[in-house]
Amino acid sequence: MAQIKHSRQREAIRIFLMSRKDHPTAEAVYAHVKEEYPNISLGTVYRNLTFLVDNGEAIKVPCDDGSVHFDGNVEPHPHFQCRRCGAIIDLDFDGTKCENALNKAAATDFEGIIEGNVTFFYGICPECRRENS
Amino acid sequence: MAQIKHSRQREAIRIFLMSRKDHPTAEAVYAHVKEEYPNISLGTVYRNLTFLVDNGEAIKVPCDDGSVHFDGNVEPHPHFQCRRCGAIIDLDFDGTKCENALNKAAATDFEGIIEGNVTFFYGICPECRRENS
DNA sequence: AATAAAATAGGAATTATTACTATTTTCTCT
DNA sequence: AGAGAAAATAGTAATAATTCCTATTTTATT
Repeated sequence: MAQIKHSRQREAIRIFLMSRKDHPTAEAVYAHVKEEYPNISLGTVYRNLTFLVDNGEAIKVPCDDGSVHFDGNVEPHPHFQCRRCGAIIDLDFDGTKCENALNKAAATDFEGIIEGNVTFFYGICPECRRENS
Repeated sequence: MAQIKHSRQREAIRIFLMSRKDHPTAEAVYAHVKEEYPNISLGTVYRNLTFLVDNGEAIKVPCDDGSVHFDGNVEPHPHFQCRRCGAIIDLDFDGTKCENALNKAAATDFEGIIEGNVTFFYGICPECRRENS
């Protein structure tokens, strides 16, 4: 059980992630933390993002378009991606009931074990919708 | 409107995809088609997979673990990935009702437009379950 | 303050994918 | 069937995202 030592860089990454609602990519985290720690390396950002995810302090959001975003809000919640601008937005509703029903339905006639599911919504985000009308 | 010309390689890729239920990756498609066309290049495989997807003849399945798989079954259907071996399996049930309910719930208090969602199940596949018991 | 363990910076390496270009194949017209 | 134009290919180079490596620095412990 390797000891975990505090690191300023990791803390900065954690704080940045928690302060954001726009689900930054690794590159975006790097760009921001670089302002405070100009020497930080991309490897450190990736290492710590993985660390945070593994320790339940962040969520990795792999999107349908291939991009990977990170979310400091670890409460289970659905995500939405705008097909036009690519923005990732938290959807603020409780789909637990539906998801349980889905898991149950999926388990019927399936000989494996369904542990859960992730639902990813897509469409047009509020901003793009406004611009387009 | 550029003309589309037949190509043996594309046909081989299409047929291979349709004959499979295991959702091969681009690399796996390449490995297979290479047996028939030893000179085929990976670029051709990627170009044609994209072509098939764009023409509604295949589906791209970007997985939670970062890997990308392809599916010759274009009927909307849910996917399952085994957390142990990574296999992608088609789940053979109709979740339409649940998904409609989810879309509706998601649209509440959301000022954008919900066009749809993809649900991705995970757990332990039948094979790994057997091996492990 | 001294030491050991962990983390970092910086860069090299890897993997998946796309782009480029000369050559080959397909299609159309005769 | 043969010629010519357009599309597709093979092979390779380039790119992007991510991981790996190692010498140095930072953190925690005594």
